[in-house]
Amino acid sequence: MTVARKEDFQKKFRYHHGNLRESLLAAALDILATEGTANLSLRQLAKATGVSQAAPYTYFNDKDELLAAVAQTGFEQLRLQIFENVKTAATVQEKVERLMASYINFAIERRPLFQLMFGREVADLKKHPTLAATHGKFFGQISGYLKGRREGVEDAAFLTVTLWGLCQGLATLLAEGKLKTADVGSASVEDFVKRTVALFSAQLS
Amino acid sequence: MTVARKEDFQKKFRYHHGNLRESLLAAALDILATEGTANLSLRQLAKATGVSQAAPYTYFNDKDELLAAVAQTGFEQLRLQIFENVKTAATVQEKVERLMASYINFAIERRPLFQLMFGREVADLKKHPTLAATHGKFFGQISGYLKGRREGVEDAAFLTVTLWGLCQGLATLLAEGKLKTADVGSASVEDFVKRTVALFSAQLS
DNA sequence: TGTACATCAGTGAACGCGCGTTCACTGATGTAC
DNA sequence: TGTACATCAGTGAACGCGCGTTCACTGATGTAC
Repeated sequence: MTVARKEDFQKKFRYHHGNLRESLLAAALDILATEGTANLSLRQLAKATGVSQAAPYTYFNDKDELLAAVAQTGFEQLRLQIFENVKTAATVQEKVERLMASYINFAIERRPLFQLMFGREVADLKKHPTLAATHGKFFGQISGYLKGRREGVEDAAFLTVTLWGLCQGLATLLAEGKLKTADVGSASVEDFVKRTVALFSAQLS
Repeated sequence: MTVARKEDFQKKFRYHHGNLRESLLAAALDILATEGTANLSLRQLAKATGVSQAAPYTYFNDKDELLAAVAQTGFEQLRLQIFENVKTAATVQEKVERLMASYINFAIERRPLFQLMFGREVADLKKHPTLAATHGKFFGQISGYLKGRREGVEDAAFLTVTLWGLCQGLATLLAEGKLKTADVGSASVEDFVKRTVALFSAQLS
């Protein structure tokens, strides 16, 4: 067998995948995007990755650990997405607007992943230190953006929590289809968020 | 032992249960309260009700239909609970405070049921007309309470949605343990909500 | 009033399914000499 | 440099489990006569 043919052979039937951990996570995100949480099983994942059903156990001790890694990837992606949107904002108010729009759009566009991240699927955060760390980094960053200018530490924290709650709630309601932006005459999530944040402008500027 | 389960026990040796539909729903609420969504299977339900595993099919065509009935019961209970709390409120602001506190406490105390009601478990609202009707009645009633006094229909609707989003988000974050009232120096959900609603007092009075 | 009978709520065994996980194994790869 | 060998990523068959659902049936009940 020539070198070229050998490479072909190896590519097609290669025994070692070479990048299985990342491929599994990518496949998981893909399944979440196209089929939803109910179909996210280790077996489907292995199948989608073209690998035997026991292979994932090389990288994850159990399913929970894999789900934690998926959630972690989600938090990291959302954090970066928010950062990209927020970094060019000039004012606190604009930061808050862009943050909320990113957060809500993520929930709508990637609903099953969002649910995995914010729901109860992954059992215990303490069992997954790297997830917990990513989680902490994420919430730390959004807290930073959300912080208003009011005097007093407690008030700032309170406003942060209010905005975060609002953000989470609108994301949930819009993602679950309980609410549509058109219901209140908004053309887009961005418009909708701008009007919402305007209610708080006194506290933000 | 809950009332429902005690009744089941007493009727254990009767061939005809007599009240199976209601007992199944009660058992479902009980399982949700004690074990969570993952354990809510038709088989567990039948077992808890002291009946064969095929018996539920006398009253429900499939699992989805049963879950819809459970969700419906949840909406009805929450609606009544809110009504009880709100009916003695004097001002719009007080109404909103009590509504939000009821909603949030329900989410915290009965998290799995809340998730069933607001999540994606029950496939399609259109398939379950009585659930859809109860659902509509529920949201109609809370919209009524939430309506602010601002001029203009659109503004009122917008404020309603904002408060609803806030309510849903705080409920979710508190129920999922992402947030604690003590984090912002509030002793209880009621305190917390009062401070939150105060941010909107200009729009409500 | 007692009896025959229709109705139907509930039984119990069985079905096939997809799941998470295990385990002895095998084939590919890197490295020491 | 070529070769022997240790390492370990991935295999494939099997396990037991709980699930939703089906189906022929049986026992209790109400009612017509």
